[in-house]
Amino acid sequence: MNISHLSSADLNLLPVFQVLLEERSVTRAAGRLNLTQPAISRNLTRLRELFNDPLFTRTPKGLAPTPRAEALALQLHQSLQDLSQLISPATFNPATATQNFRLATTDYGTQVLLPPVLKRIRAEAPGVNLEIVPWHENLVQQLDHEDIDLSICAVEDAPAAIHGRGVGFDRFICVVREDHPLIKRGLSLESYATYPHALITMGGARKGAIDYLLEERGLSRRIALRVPHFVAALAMISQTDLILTVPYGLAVSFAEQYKLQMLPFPMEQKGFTYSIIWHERHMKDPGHVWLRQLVFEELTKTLEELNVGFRI
DNA sequence: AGTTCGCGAACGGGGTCTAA
DNA sequence: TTAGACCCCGTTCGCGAACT
Repeated sequence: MNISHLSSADLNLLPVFQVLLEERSVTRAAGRLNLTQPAISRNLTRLRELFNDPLFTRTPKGLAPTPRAEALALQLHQSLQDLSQLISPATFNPATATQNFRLATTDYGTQVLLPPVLKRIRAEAPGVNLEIVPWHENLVQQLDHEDIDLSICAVEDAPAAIHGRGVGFDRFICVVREDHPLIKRGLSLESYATYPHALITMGGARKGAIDYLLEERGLSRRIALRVPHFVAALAMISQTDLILTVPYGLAVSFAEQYKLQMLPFPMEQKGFTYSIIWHERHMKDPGHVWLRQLVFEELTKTLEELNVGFRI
């Protein structure tokens, strides 16, 4: 029999067949299935047509299965279990999962925020594979076309098809090399605008959020260096007199390594929120739900620890 | 060209009644 | 106790029209 010839009605007959095999009585089977005896009788007729076999014969002790029905019994039990498993809600078991996840983030995210995430994934889900891809500014296109599971970034307005959850707060801070002249003189708004800057730019943008803040005050700054990586920018300015404005969490993580001095950002600022962002299509996927929760827990912890010592 | 909506026909699955 | 005849009701299917 080809399964494509089976209708949904035929599939409904299989549990009835199973109960008939167990009860050996149409009346008792009807009772168990909360149906009437004639209804089960008609189901049995259809089963007989379906399998082209009488399946049961009447005896003084009730219905006796035919050899064909006996042969079908074991197979039927297994098939019903498989079908039940097929239509049960999808689950995710980290211990046995072998799923691949793609995360988009910056080099800052990779070096500072992700290590605790990876540690937990290795411990809880050793079969899960993780791929980190560079984050870029066209978030929707990236989540859509590159099949990214999760993006870690700071975005103001996520589009409708994108879901996000805040994981922590940060604010801008300035960093300069450790013997920079501004350390003794102090960093004013005027000197901030006068000195040349380095700018971290992911998508080739000519200006950053800070340039718009300066414009509101009738000021501008000269961008002497554009770099697409956070940590590389820190390394590069450590040999120059450039000012670099970065998230506090990044500065505090690398200031010592690159011999950098932190200076207060010379303008009022609201700060910004880091979020984990994902596409709507992943919303209900149990594996994705597990990953989101794990990343959320680890990131909130890491960002809180980074900000505990906030000073300047 | 694809999608949505409304409508009638066909079908599925339940019931009761009753004969074997 | 089983199974056939008949009936009822809700769902599904197929089709054409309207709309995007």
